[in-house]
This record gives sequence, structure tokens and C-alpha cells, in this order.
Amino acid sequence: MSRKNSNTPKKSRYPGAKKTERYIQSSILMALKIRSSYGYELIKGISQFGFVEGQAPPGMIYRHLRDLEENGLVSSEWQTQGAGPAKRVYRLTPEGSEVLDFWIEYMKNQVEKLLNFIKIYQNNKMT
Amino acid sequence: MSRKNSNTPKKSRYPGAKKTERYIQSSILMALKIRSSYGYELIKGISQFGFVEGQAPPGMIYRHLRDLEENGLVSSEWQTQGAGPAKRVYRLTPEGSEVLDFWIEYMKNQVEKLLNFIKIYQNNKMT
DNA sequence: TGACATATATCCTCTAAACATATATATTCA
DNA sequence: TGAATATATATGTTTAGAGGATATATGTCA
Repeated sequence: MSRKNSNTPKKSRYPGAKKTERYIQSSILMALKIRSSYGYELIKGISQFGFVEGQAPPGMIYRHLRDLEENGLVSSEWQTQGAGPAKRVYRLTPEGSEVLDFWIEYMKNQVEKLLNFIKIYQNNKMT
Repeated sequence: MSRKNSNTPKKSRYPGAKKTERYIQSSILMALKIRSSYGYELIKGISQFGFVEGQAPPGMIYRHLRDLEENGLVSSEWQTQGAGPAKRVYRLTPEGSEVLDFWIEYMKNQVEKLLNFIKIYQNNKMT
């Protein structure tokens, strides 16, 4: 993908260009489904879910965590025991777990849509 | 999906909420791959590709068409023959066709990511 | 004690979608 | 024949979400 090629038009949207859907919320919910965690650990760890490469932007993670907590999808508490600075540990709530279920359904639906689009493309490839 | 339920938090991101990736550009490119077309026809027709329900918002279609043409992915000409008002007919350029190829690759990649995420979920469903 | 690591957090900017609005020509119908 | 409707085009504004920048605090280590 030559998005960074200097003679690539800048205004046109290219696959993987900025602002693609990155499923940050669903990745956070998933991480907390597996195990309670804290911001910094999430920043480093959510790339395992495939939508983010390397470390997630802190801005995204903390904003999402705040929103999620305001809306009751996660809860948090300070943990001061253990090594290093105090950590704010987040835990998934039952409602958060339910929203993750919805995300999974949404993703399944998205997969169908994408596969259908690809099929249309292949059926028209020679035209 | 209870997004419209009045006691659903409004600030939290829910699947299918506003601003999800809608693949308008790829849908337009696909439509023009199949057959040259004009704005109004695209508005009515791109729902066939699955990402838009009903008629696409005119604002989205015309803006995208303008951008696509500015960047050489499509070309257009006025067609005044035939019934009804004059139509501005758009045709896919070779570069546009190439970008559609990239979109297809991007989508295949996205499918893999989504399926992987779903698999992680199912592997952790009982925790 | 300063450099570095861990850990948290907010603000600003930009992009893409949603929404609103407008105009012009052609066709239909009372 | 004129108003209503359909076809066809287009732009401006607002909103939501991602990207980027920046800052602060505590703990660890050389």
C-alpha cells in the first residue's frame, strides 16, 4: 500500500488511511473480559487483538476508559500495592460484557458484508 | 440492538452507532467498475453492495465523486441525450480500478482481523 | 540526584460521516 | 397550463471519533 508515496493524492481516501474504524472499545472490553487491567497495560497489550499495531495511543485508551466507566461498562479502583506507581485497575461490568456480545454480533455481520463485497468484485473482475 | 432505547447511554460507542466505516468510496468504485453511472443512480443503487441501507446520502455521494475525480480515480462527462434532465456520467479510470484492488485487499485483511477477534472471544467466553 | 520507567490524564486538530439545504430540468396530472 | 412531482446535481454545516501533542506524578536505578 503506497499511502506514504509522495505522489499519492492526499485528499483521496485510501484503504487503511486515517480514521479507519479501529475497534478500540471492543478491544478494551475484550482485554478486560480476559482479565482486569490498567491503562498502561492496555496501551501495551491491546495490539494482540489485531486492530492496533504497536502501542495504542494513550489518548484513545484513557478517553475510552473514562467514557466506558461513565456509562457503567467498566468500573475501576486504585491499586497501590505491588511494584511501581499506583495503578487504576479496571474491571468489566455485566453491562460491559453484554456490549462486548453486541460487538461480536456486529463483527460477524461486518464479515458477511465484506465477504459479499469481495464476491461481487470477483464476479465482476473481468469486466 | 437497543441503541435507540431511551435508557441506553448516549455517550458510549455502540456497534453500528454513528460514524462507522461505511466504505462509500469502495462502493462507488465498485459500481463504476461494473458500469458507468451518474450521481442519482449511484445514490439509489449502492445499497446493493451492503454497506448502506436504502438510499445513500446525496452529500456523501457527490462529495466523494468530486474528490475521486479530482484525484483521477474517475472521470466524468455530461450526457444530455435520453430522457430526463442532463446526467453527469462517471467512468472508472485505470487508477480508480487499481485503488479498488487495494480496497479488496484491505477488506480481506479486515475479515481476517475480525474473524481472529471473534475466535479470541469464543476462546475466552467462559471466563 | 538525575535519568529512565511506569502510570495517568487532558487538550487540540483533523477526518469522515451525518444532516441540512438549495437549485435546475423534465415529466405528470388536474 | 400551471402546480406537483420526479429526476438530477451540488454545497455548507455540524457531529462523532481517531490522531497527535502534551503534561504530570510516582517509582526505580545507576
